[in-house]
Parts: sequence; structure tokens; C-alpha cells
Amino acid sequence: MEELTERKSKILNIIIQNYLETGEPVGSRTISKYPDLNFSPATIRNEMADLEEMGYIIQPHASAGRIPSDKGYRFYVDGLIAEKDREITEIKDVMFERTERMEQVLKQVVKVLANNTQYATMISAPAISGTKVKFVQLSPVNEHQLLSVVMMSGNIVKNKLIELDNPLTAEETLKLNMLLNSSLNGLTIGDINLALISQMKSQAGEFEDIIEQVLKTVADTIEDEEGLEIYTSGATNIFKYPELSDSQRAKNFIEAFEEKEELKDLIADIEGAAEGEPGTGIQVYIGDESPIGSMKDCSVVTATYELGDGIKGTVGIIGPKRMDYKNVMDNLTSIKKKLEQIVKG
Amino acid sequence: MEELTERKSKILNIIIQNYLETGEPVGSRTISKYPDLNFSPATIRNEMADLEEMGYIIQPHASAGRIPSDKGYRFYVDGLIAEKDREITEIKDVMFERTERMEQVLKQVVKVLANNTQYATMISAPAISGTKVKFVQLSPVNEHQLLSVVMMSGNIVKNKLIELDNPLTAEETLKLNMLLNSSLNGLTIGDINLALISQMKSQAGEFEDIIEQVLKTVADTIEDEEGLEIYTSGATNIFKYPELSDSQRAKNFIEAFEEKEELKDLIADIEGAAEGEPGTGIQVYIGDESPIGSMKDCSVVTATYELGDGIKGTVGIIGPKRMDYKNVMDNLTSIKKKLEQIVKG
DNA sequence: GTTAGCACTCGAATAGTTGGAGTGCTAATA
DNA sequence: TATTAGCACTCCAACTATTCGAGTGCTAAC
Repeated sequence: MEELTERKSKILNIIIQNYLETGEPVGSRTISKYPDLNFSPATIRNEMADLEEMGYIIQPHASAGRIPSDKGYRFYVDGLIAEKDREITEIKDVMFERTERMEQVLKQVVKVLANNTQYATMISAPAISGTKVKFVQLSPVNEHQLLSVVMMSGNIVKNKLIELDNPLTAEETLKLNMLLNSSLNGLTIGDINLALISQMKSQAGEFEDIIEQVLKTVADTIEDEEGLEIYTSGATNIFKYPELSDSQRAKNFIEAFEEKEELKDLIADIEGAAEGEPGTGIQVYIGDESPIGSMKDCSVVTATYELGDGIKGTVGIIGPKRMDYKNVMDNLTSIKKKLEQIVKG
Repeated sequence: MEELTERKSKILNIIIQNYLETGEPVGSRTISKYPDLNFSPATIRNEMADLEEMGYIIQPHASAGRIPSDKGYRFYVDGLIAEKDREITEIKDVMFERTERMEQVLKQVVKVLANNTQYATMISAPAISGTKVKFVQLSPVNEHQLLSVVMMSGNIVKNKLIELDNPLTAEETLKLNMLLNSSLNGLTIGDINLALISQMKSQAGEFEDIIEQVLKTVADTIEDEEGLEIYTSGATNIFKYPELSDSQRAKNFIEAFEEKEELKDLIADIEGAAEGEPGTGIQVYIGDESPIGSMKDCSVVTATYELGDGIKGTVGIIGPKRMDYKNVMDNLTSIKKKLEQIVKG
């Protein structure tokens, strides 16, 4: 593939930036008016014809200006990522109060992000696959109910009520608690195997039922979380972009956003892609690059955040291809940092 | 206001039913073809003119058929509510597995409901204003952290991490637990007043800080919940109804649905209205009757469910005015029953 | 290599045209 | 008196020109 001359690349960038702002196809006249490009429209036209031939821009119809193709966007975005050691613009108004409820934080983050950027946003709760049991506690609620509390690393807490056939004495409860904690603490789900389970059961004697249920809680907890909670916000922002807001498209988009099933695929894809490279953790999908059909007219920009212990999640923005990539990337980088601080902080 | 003759009311019902099915204005010819109405279109037209004058139907434009007015829908719906000792159609596929996490149940309920009815649905988590403290437990996680678990009636469990300056001994923890439980059990938020608080603090001696934090947790818990969690599903179903799916309307609707602020107003309104009358607990808002502006072209049908102890929530459906009221009401009644059984069950 | 000029293309917007569905009214009928 | 047939009228929706302007590609001149 031929290199772009400097002038071509300048023109291409102008086309893209202009299109990002206006959403209208860009004509040669418009470009020729830019101060650092002192050529007549005709010259520009020649260059544009070249750029089109090379696949960077597209003419939506014969007598219209040009708009960027996916390849054109890709060129632009790659340029941005390259110069991405820019100063970070602070996210305003995110009050990361120290709630232990990650959920609340995440909900707030997507909301603020959607507000800041005016695109649709999503965030996945940290997947806790590699997570360890930090703490287990059984507490009698009344004669027939036992509350089991399980805390995993990342301070994720889950509760489950266990129904009792026969009441437990305080002493028995204590014993079970000790057994559970000494056996489970520091283990990941993978570590809890059949051998361990049967060993615990035999130690629990007549209370093996309870052990069984607690383990089920642990498993549920993890599975629950593995079910990959995703929070979204600002889906309706797409109505702000005419090229996306016709009824059919909007329906598909919002549906995908509401149901979240497809978003899960997307996130799986992203986290897979993020695996290898260290870098900024920022991924960009343009148009068809995204695995979601209903988003083939969109761009997806995501950042993967890590909370240590292999716990990580993804935060992202979905908007029109003509999105303000610069601003979006800054926002995401900033959020990624904040999230990573919360846990350490 | 004059009574409707039997023939007029028959015609009105036919107009509404036909419009519910087709979404198209209904003309006199169409009506005259109904088997139990052997009159010529001309006669029907006369009756229709009367009905229009009385405000039950509307002509969207001069040479179109008639569509029901809000008043017309009201007439129809009132008729339905009156005959509402019908058999209940079972909700298919709702697997109310006994998760203690009400949240999961509610999420599932709205989803199923949206699927069943093909309208947009919402459900509010039970408000726990009148709720009592059932159980409090402090557990040391490590030297610097204490996990407080508070369970309220309705089996709502909340956790909060408390940061410790100095580690607690097992004995001290035990004492605090006893103090908390004996002092708080069975109390509602209203019962926890200043006198009680200072009394507890003095009993706790040097640990008054911890008491303070636990009480804060209780307050938070309740406030959190008072913040009225609302789950929604099927917002995009409105795209199925052409009369609602133009861009502007859809945007407003889905926005209101996503942000949920307005839904809260709606639910407050509903629960206020449901206060007095026992009845079926079913409320119907038609068009402007609803407090939400963006839903003035919709109907809202809701049921209030009660879990005892004054804990109650609302489940509802929002769709076009031409909604299948009968089916919707049946569904809601059925869900109301199921929800009320869960707690007793 | 750059530019001016010009014919050409296409889409968006605007303005007619038509046809059908539905009405209201009047006069005839049972 | 209640019902019906007939008819002129209205209005919308769909379709078809028509126009206008923005933008192009090409060619010839600079």
C-alpha cells in the first residue's frame, strides 16, 4: 500500500475533522478555505480523487462531498492513539465517595461519562474469576434461618439465606465458621475441588448440608458475577446523531443496549484483544470491526481497567463513527485511572 | 352527562376493539359489517356523530374514520375492571427460584412481563419505609476492617465495610454485636431516635465510633432503598407501535424510561392513589391522566403489590393507548399474586 | 504542478396530480 | 319515527414532475 503524501494526509485529516463537527459530507471548496492549505478546489479535488481510490474516503453519492471510510477513521484514530501521551482532562463532578458498593460507583461512572461525552456508555463490573475468598461468616437470624455472608477480594460481598431444618447452637455455628474460614480463605473458585469439598463435609459431620449450601453460595456468588453485570447509560444520545437515528437503526441499537447480551459478546471480545498488549488499554472498533451487527454504523472506544488480582472490567463508549475520538479517549483514560485508584486508595 | 344507549355503547366498544387491533381509524363501513350490528353505514354514522359530540371518539382529520378519545378508552377500561373476576392466565416461564436477592426476581419479572405483553414494563423494588431491623452482625474481616451486615424485614440485606483505627478483640466484637442486636432488633428507622442513640453510645464506651458507623449503615440502607430502585425492560417495544415511534416521541419516551427520575414520580403518584381503596390494586392512567409528559400518548397500567409490614412496590406496563388492556391486567394480577406469595411461600 | 472554467450529475425540496376512504346532509322508504 | 340510499364534498397519502444548488470530473490554459 502506497504511503500518503503529507498533503494527502493533511487533507484527509481535515476532511475527517470537518465531518466530525458537521456530520455533512465535505466538499473541495470547504477544504480549500482552510488556512494551511493554499490550493484551489480543483487541486484538492485531484487529491481527493486519489484518496478515494486508495479507500480512505467515500462519496455517498455522485454529487456530494466526501466522508471518511472506516479505513479513513482508522487512519485518524491510529494517529490519535500514537500521540496519546497528552495531558489528561479531569472528569468533572465524579464524586467517588468510598462506597463499598462497587455497583453504585459503576452506575455513577457510566452516567457521568454519558453526560460528559454525549454518547452511549457502558461499563462492565469487574469479573472476579480469579478472585479469592476473603472471608466467610454464618450468622443465625432465627431458629430456621442462617445468613451466610461471603466476601471476595475486591470487597465484593454476597449474602444468602439458608433454611435450617433444626436450629444450630451458638457453639455449632462457631465451629462451622471456623471450619469454613480455615478451609476456604484465600482460595479461588478453581481451588475448591471435589477433594476439598468431601474433606470439609466429613469434618462437618451432621452439618454437611450446611457446608453444601455455603459452597453453593460461593459458587452462586461467582457465577452471578461471572454473568457479567453491565451497566449502561445515555443510549438515547444516539438520537442526537441524524445518521443513526432513523427508526430502524435506533431500535436495533437501543435494543442491543438494553438487552445487553450482545454487549457481553463485545466485552468478551475486547478483553480478549486487550489480553496481550500492555499499552494504554484503549481499544477502538470502527464500524464493521465491531462484533455487534447493530453497531456497524458506530464506533466503539473502550478502556480496560484492572483492580489487581487479575480482576478487570471494561468501560466504553459507543457513538457515531464521527465521534470526538480525542475527547473520548481522554475521558476513558481518566476514568480508568480513577477506578484503579479506588481500590488502592 | 347523558347515558349511552346500548347500541351506542356497542358501537363504541367495536370502534375501540377494532382500533386496538389495527391501529387504524375505524370507519362506518367497517363497523356495519360486524355481525351483531345490522345497520347500514349511514345509521352508524349518525351514532358516531353523537359519540363524537359526547367526547368518546375523535376524528383525526375530516375524512378519516374515528379513533377513541381518552374518555373513550376510560369507558372501555372501566368496563374491563368491572368484570375483572375473570380466570387468571398463568404467567409462563417465570421461574421464581427462591433467591433471596429480590433484585434478581424483580429483574426477571419485568423481563418476562415485557416479553409476554410486548410493551414497556417497570417494577419498583419494595419500599422499606416501615421496615424493621431484623438482625445486625459485625464481623472482623482483618485488623483494619469490620464488615457490618444489616438485615431488614423482607429479607433485605445490606453490607458496609467499616474502617478501624485499632483492631477489636473477639470479645469486644461479641459485646458490640449483643448491644446492637438487643438495642435495634425490631425497630423501624423512625424508632431510632436521639435518646436511643446516645444511650447506646454510652453503653459502648470507647467504641462509640463504631456504633455511630453501624447506625449510619442502617440509615444508609434505608435511604438507599428509599431512593426507590426501579427496574425496566422492553422500552424498545414502543417501536412496534407506529403511532409512538417517530423519532422525537421515541426519544423522549426512552429517555424517561432510562433516566427513571420521572418513573419515580409516576410510582409515587400511583402508590398515593392506591392508598385508600382495597380492590384489585390495579390502576390505569390514560394519556394525560399520567403525570409524565412524555407519556401523554400512552397508557399506563399498574398493580401495587404488598409484602406485608407495609412494604409495597409497584409493577406496571406502559404502552400505546390502544393496548390490550385485558391481557395486561391479567398479567399484572397474576404477577402481583406471585410476588406476594414469594415472601409468604 | 496548479488553476479556471464548464458541462454534468444527483439528491433534497417543492409543488402539482390523482385516487380512495370516509364523511355529512338530504330525501326517500318502511 | 327510525333507517337507509345517494351524492357532493373533504382530506390525506402516494405518486410524479420540476427546480435548485452543491459538488464533481474533465479539459485547457497558466
